[in-house]
Amino acid sequence: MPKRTADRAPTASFIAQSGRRPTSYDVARIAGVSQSAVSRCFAPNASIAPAKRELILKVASELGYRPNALAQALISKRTNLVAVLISNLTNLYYPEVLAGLSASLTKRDVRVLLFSLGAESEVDDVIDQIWRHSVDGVIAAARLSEQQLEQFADHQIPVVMYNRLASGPNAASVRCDSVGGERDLVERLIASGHRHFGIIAGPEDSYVGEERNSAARTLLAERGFGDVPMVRGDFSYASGRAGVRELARIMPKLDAVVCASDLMAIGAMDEARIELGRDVPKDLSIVGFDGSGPATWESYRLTTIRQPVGRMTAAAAAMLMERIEDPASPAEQRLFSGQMIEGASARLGA
Amino acid sequence: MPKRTADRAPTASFIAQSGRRPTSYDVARIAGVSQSAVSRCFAPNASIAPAKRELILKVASELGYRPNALAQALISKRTNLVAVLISNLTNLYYPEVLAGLSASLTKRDVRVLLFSLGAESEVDDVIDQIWRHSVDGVIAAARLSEQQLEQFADHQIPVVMYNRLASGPNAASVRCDSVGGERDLVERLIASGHRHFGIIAGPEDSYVGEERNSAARTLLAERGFGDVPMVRGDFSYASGRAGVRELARIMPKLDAVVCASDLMAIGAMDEARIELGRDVPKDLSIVGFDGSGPATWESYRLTTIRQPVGRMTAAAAAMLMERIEDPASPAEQRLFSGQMIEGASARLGA
DNA sequence: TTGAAAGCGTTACCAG
DNA sequence: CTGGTAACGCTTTCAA
Repeated sequence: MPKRTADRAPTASFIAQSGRRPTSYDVARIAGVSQSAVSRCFAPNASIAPAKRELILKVASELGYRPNALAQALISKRTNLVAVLISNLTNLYYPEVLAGLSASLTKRDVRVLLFSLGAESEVDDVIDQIWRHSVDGVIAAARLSEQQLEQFADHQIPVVMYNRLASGPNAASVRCDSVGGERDLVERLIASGHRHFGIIAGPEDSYVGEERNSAARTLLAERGFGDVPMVRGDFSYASGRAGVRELARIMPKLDAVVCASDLMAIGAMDEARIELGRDVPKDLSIVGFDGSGPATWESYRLTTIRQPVGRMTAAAAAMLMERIEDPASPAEQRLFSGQMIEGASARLGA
Repeated sequence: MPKRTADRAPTASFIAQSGRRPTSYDVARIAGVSQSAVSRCFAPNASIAPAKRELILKVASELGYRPNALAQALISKRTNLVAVLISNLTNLYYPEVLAGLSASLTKRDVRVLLFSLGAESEVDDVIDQIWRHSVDGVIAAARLSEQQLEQFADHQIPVVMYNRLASGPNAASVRCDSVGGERDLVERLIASGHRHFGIIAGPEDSYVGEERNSAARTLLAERGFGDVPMVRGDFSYASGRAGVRELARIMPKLDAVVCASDLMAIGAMDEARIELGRDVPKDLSIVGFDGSGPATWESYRLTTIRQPVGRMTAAAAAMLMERIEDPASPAEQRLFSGQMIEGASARLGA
């Protein structure tokens, strides 16, 4: 409902005169109908005479009337609000996720209540706020404890986990297949003749980090590479740099580095090329994970797994909305395959 | 209010028994007091006997009672909700802004209603939603027309513009000094002997883009560089690449490129080095603007202006809250100086 | 300090 | 199809 100047003036004058925003009673009074009639005009499929409907909408528009979402929510038990929990907004990869979620939810006429979890912010406080605001559902791209998830269940708030698996049977989730992706990557490296692997893992408490890490280690072990050195980073550029430096120090013959994220891989590439004087990929291959924007930049052309973020966020929104409409619907776990980007940061054979 | 298992069980059992969330009446009934008393317990400075207060809080905690924010807002005319409008979340620089705003607002016990403006989304729809949800205020890091701003004024919703100036006298704003920053940058380039400038500007409809662009052109003109070639990009990496290619084509002696954003500068660096075979900064200097994360990566070490995002977002939140508390307070325009990062993408003299 | 009662602006359920 | 009336869960007078 775009407003043109033509129907803005009355709004302004109504507010100027009364000092408050018009209610359905104001509309009803001026249109000479009951308040119920006004309410029905804005309901999806209410029964109302076309002529009356026309009149009411005209008056409403002249007054600049909009139903008050608070009052609607209070009585109808539906806020059309979804809480999005996201840790580490500065992560390079999350902005894309957030934009995707926002777009998908907006399309379904749902608003996003954003909770960006900094290191210091208490998740429990956030849950408290979510509860107070009666959101219809939650999408969590952040670490949630068993107990915290249980609280959502207690409160009957549907939750969809993004890129993490909840242990409970109740939590739905949308994930990118870390295991498959990481295996593709490592398999190619092995097939291309790499023999001296190092791993730059994420922090221990990261779900995706550990998943990718263990997938890589498992496959390497299967292929006879038993004790692959690993250092831990925190998904940051700096930790990627530090990681490869450490790996190179303890492994003189290092020829392949598997990083748990693009950003760490990028850091590793910079450090390897600029500080360690290594040629990437000629004498050192480096692979990442995510397929974030900078991975495609010419200076890096990272060999990585691209997550289908658009489809994943759309799926997360769809799943959540379904569970909101029908709380009895079963919690589904959707797993998307990532796409391998060959890039040029790893020496790959045919 | 972190919840321990000890006080979660009762919550669950209450909900299980009654099937609904506890209200202040439930607490009142069980505690044997009036509903008003319960309400007062959760009000900032209400008068209530300490003993009674103790009792009520105990019962409330056992029931897992939380005041319903919707009902509170409906009556008190305060939602503690702020709408954040942001265009182009994928912008590399906005995530930091969003994280900063979120942190600053959360600290003040205000929640963020996020509106991410994609190309297709209608701003007017967003304004409609904002109005329906009775947010207390708006922070806008997006393009808003005169009329749109007027609507906020009509609705008595305070707005703080982020990095853009509103023409009306009513809109407060927080900005980074593009003019000063850009002048510093260009001044240094001139002083260091650059003579053949090119500009990669932002899109015409970008406020900051035009500000930076005209600042650069003005200073260059003042210094006798009359007709500096300019190409327009869209702040993307790809457009930075295309931009420098075009500039190099029309200016064989090009020795300095002024870009309206870091991302375009990074694209320009990659193109110049990799495709055009230029040595940056030895035979071509490239400068950006923003001071976003990737600008500091070793492969780029961009010469740029770093915006004090943390202070800016804190200021935006503070200004908005002040205008919410006291609608009569004057609209302030705060201008922050950026900090020049010398980097290594430009050949700078002492 | 306390409790009763009147809203806040809607939707939902009634008779008519 | 229509209008009256009862919620929704809270804050806020106002008397006691």
